[in-house]
Amino acid sequence: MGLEREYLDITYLHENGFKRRRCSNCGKYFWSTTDREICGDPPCGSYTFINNPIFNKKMSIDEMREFYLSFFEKRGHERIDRYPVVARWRDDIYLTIASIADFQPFVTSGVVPPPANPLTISQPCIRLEDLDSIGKTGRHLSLFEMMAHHAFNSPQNEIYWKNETVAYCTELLNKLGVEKDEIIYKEEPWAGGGNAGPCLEAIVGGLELATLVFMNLEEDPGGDIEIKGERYKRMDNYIVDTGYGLERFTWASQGTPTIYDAIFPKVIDKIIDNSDIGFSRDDDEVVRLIAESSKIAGIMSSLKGEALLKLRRMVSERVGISIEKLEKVITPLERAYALADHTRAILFMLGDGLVPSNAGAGYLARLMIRRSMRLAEEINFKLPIYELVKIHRKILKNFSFDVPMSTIQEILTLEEDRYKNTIARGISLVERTLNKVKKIGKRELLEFYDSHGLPPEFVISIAKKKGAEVEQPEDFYSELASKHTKVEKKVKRRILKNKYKETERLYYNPKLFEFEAEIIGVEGDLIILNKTAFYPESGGQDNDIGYFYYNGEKIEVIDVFEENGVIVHRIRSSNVKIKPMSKIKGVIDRERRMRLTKHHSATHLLLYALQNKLGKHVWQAGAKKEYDKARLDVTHFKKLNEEEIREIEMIVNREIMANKAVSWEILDRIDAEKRYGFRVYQGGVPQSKNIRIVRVGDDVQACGGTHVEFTGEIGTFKIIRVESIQDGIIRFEYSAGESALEYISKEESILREASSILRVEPSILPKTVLRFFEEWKDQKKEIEKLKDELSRLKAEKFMKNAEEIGEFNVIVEVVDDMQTAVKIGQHLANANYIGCLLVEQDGAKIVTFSGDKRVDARDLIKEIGKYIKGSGGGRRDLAQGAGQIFLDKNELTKIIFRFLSRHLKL
RNA sequence: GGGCUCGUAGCUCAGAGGAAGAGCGCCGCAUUCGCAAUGCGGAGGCCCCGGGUUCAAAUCCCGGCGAGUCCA
Repeated sequence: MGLEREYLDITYLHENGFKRRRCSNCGKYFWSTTDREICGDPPCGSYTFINNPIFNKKMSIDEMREFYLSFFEKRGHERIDRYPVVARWRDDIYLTIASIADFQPFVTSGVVPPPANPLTISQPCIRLEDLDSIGKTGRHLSLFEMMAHHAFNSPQNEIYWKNETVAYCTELLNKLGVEKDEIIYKEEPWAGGGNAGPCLEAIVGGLELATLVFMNLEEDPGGDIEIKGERYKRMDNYIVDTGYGLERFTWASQGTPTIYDAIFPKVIDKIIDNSDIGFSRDDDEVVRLIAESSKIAGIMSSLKGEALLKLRRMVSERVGISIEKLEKVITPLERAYALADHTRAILFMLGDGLVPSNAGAGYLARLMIRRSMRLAEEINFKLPIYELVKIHRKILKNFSFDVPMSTIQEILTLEEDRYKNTIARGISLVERTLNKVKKIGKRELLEFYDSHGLPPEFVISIAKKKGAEVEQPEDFYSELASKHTKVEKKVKRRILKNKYKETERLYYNPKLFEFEAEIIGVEGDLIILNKTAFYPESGGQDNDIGYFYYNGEKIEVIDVFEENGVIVHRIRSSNVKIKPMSKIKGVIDRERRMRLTKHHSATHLLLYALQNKLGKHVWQAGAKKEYDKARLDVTHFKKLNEEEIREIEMIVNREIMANKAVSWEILDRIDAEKRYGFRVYQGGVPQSKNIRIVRVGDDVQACGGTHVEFTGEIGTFKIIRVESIQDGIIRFEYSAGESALEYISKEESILREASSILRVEPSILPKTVLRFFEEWKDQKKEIEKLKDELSRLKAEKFMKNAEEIGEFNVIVEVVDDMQTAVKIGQHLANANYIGCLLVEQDGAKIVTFSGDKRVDARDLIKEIGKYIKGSGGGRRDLAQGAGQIFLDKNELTKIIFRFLSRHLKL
C-alpha cells in the first residue's frame, strides 16, 4: 500500500473546493481550488512575489514570529521556548535541524510526554548541507527559524490530525492576505530520522512556505510501505509535524530581491560599507540583476559546479548583459549575503555554548568561522567579523543566550589569530614546496587542503605569483570526498541470550553494602538477580566488585554491567553450581565503592566550579571515575595556567569543606528540563520518562551514579594534571579522598628520593637539577673537545707507524671507543692513509678509512666483514662496521694487504 | 568519532640510514666621531619522549606527548 489514500481522506480539502490534480510537468499530485496544469513548485513554477509581496502587510522577522505564535496560541496551542541549536539531548546529531528534533526520540516514540500538547514553537535550526548555495540562490540559509505547531496523538488521546492541520495552515495564510485559490498543496511523501509519513507542501507564489507532515510511520524492514527506498510500518502514535519557514514568510511579505535583504539588511549594509563592493544594493540595476538571479535560482535545487554556470548564463540572457559584467556585480554581493548569513549562525552556535574545535561538533563552528573569514577576505571586508555578530545580536534582541558576547568576542579573536597563523604557515609551506617541485598537481593540492587547510584557490594564487605551473583539477571536492570514505557504525553487540525483567537497583542507598536477592538467570559465568546493590559500569563510573555467598561458598564478582535495564554480574569461574530461582547473598567491596563514589561527587563539584569560573560554554565532554583517580573532559577554548588550575582546585576544596548536603530526586524529564534547563544533561541523555536529578552542593545534574551524603565526605580534592586532548576540549585528571592523599604522598616520596640522591633539600631541588644539567652539558662539550684533540694526536702518532704496502701507507691500530675511532679515521683519510681501526668495546667494532680515490672504504669494511662475521658501510672515505670475531692487528693487516693486491693488481 | 601532516639552534626551516646544517637573531673583533651597512670570528643542539629494527637511527617501524588540518 502506498500513501495515496492518506491524502484522499482529508475532507477539509474536498469541502473547501480543493481538487486533486496531476502536474503535467513533474507528474506529481497537488491540490488547488482553481484549474492549474502544473504544481507551481519549482522547477514547475517560478517566484511571483519578488517586488510584488504576496501578503497584505510588510512584516519584520520579529513581527512575523509573533504573528505566527500568537495565531496558534489563540487556537489552543501552548507557546514553547526555543531549544538550543546544539542538540545536546541527542547523540545522533550535533545540531538542531528541525523543530521536531526537539522532541525526538523519546517524545515521538511515546516514552516521554510532550512539554505541552498541542504546542507551537519557533525553533532556530542549522543545516550545513547546502553551504555552497548560500548567498547565491537568494533563499538558502545556514540558520533559519522553523515555526511549527505540533500535535502528538496516540490511540488513547487524539488532539487533532490532518483536517485541522490543513485548515490552520489555510486560515493562517488567509489572515496574511493570501486567498484560498492562490494556495497549492502539493503531495510529497516525507521521511527522516527513522520516521515517515504523508506530507503536504504549501506553495504560494512559487515559494514553498510550509511543510505539513503527518508522521505516522516508523522504519521497519518488514514494513509494507516503501518511501525513498526504505520500508516503513504504521505506528501507534501519530504526530502532526509542521514546519513554516519564518524567514521565507518575512521575505514573502516584503518581496525583496533575496531572503537576506528581508531579514538582516543592516548587516548586509555594514558589510558593503566596509568592503571593496563599490555600489549600493539599492541601485535599481543591482536590484534588477539580483531579483532575476533569485527568480531563476528559485527553480534550481542547489548550485554546485555546472549548475552555477547555468544560472549565470540564464540570468545574463534574461537581463541582457554579459556574464562578466553580471558577475562583477553579483559575485561580491553574493559573498556579502553569505557572510551576513554565516555570522548569524555563528552567533547562535557560540551563544548556545559551542566551542570551536578541530573535531566533533565544535568543528562545525570553526568551519563557519573559517568560511566567514575567507568570505571577508575575498571582498576585503575590513572589520573583525565580531562586528557583524554584534549587529545580529541587536536584531535578535528577544533571544537569550547562555554565553555572553564578551566570550563570543574572545573566541572569535582567538579563531581569527589562529586562521591568520594557518594562512601565514600556508604561504611559507607553498613557497617552500615550489622551491622543490616546479609543478603543483592534484595530489599536492589535495594535501595542502586536507592536511594544512589551504583552499586550492589560495595555493593557485601563490603559485601564480611565483610563476609556477598548477594543474587545476575539476573534480577537486569529489576527489576529497573519496579520500574520506565513510565507515559503518559499530552495532552494539548483545551479550545476554535470554530476556529478563529490569533489575531493581539497591545501590542508591548509600549505606547498603550487603543484600539478599533471588537468582533469576544464569548464563555461564553471568548471574542475573531480581535486585542488586552492585553498581554496573555507567556514566563513566567504574563498576563495583565484591562477593556472592551461595550455599556457604564464597564467589568473587569481578565485573558488573548493564544491558537494557538488566544488571549482569560476572563471576570468577568456580566449581559452585548456581541454580536459578534460589537465594543468594551479595557483599560489595566497600572500600572500592566509596572511592568511586567520592570521585563521582567530586566530579560534579569540579564541573560546577569550572562553569562558574570559566563560563557557561563549559560542557562535560566525557568523564571517568576510577579507583585511584578520575578525569573530566570539558569544552573550553584556551589552556589554563597554573594559577587558574590552583584556583579551581581551591574552589572545589572549599565546597568540600563547606560540607554541603547532597540530595537526589526522581523528576519527570520535562519538568526537570523546565526547572533546570538542558544543563542537567552534562553526562549524556537518560533514556526514560523520569530522570534522577542529583544535587551536589549547588550543582544540579541528571545522574545515575552513586554519591556521598555530604560533600565533606570527599575529604580532599587534588588536580593531578590538565591537558588539552583536542582543540576546544581540556581534560582534568584528579583524585579525591584517600586517593588524593595517596597521590600526594607518592609525589612527596618521589621528591624526597630525588633530593636525597643529590643530597639536597627538596626545596632547592629545581635549582640543583638545573645546575647539574648545565654542568652535564658543559662537560659533554668539554669531552667532545678533548676527544677532538686526542684523536688528532693519536692520528699523528699512528701516521708514524704506518706501513708501506706498494704505493699505499697502511695503518691498522686499536682504539678505545668508537667516537674517537671515527675522528681518527677522518684525520687519517684526510692525510691519504688507508687502513682500519679496531675497537674492542660492545663487540668487535671497526672503522675503515681511505684517502686514496682508488680504494673505497666501504669495500674494505665489507671485505673485513667476511672474516669477522659482520657487516658495515658508510662513505667512500670513511666506513663503520662490526662483527662477532676479534682479530688482531697482524691478521687485519694481512687482510688489507690481500685486499689491496687483489683489487689493485699491485 | 575517523583520516592526513608536522615536532632538528632563540625564530623560520633544510637534511630522510653512515662526520648535525642554512638563513635570520645573539656575542666579540675590524671599519666609524657615533649609528646603520659590511667583513671576519664565536657561542648556541637530550634532532619531542619511550621502545624496537640495524654493524650503524635525527632519519625506518611501534607506542606516547605536543602542534596543525580536513571530513562526518
